[in-house]
Amino acid sequence: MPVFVAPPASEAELVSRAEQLAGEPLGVLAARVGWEAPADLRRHKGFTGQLMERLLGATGGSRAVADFPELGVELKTLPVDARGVPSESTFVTSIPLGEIGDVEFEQSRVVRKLSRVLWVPVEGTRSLPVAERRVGTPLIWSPSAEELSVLRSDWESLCLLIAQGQVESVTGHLGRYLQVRPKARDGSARRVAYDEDGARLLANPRGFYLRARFTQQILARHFRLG
DNA sequence: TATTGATCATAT
DNA sequence: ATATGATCAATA
Repeated sequence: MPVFVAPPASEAELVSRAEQLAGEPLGVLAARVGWEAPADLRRHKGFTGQLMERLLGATGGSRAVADFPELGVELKTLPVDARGVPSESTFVTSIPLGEIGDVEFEQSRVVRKLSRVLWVPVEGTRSLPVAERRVGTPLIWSPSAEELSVLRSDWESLCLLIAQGQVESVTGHLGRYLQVRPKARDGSARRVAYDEDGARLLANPRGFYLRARFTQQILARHFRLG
């Protein structure tokens, strides 16, 4: 079994590879690359995503670029319940708190990440042993004009608040599709930001996330599930 | 019980 | 340090 997987030469090849994985349990797939599935994900939260990257030949690594730079495609695994409904939000990108407002939506990290996404649903029920969780049918996706306009308005209003120094008042309650939540090693992590008077302050690092209701809509529109 | 806020591991 | 991969777990 190949431990090294070459990057796919085209988007079609990438999708084809992902389709070949559908139905397989994570334990079987992990063994293909010489890994063992952990008992649970408490200390291995990135396991599924990293396994899929490895299996599909992603090369982006932890750099701030797409997982498949040559194809401009981002890979996102999506934990789903027994009915195929996403059970968690989806992390999109970290937020540069100190230099927000320097960029238009079209050039933003959010657009760069979401312009083309390969969604890979994976069973995520906590009581299911990780090794037994099966991979679902993948979906290659780009946001529709309507979806993009909602994402833009969420992004613009959230960025405006942060740029105005209201970072501490931006909670996970805000945003229809996109939300801002902590994204840090722990509660003591700090990042440079600015208050409403432009004075430097240190804030907990934040990231943009897609609400589960939005990713549910994405999946439902393409596979008419029950 | 759905959601927000907190947290864990690894790469560069 | 800060990006990546996310899910956990306390709260409302």
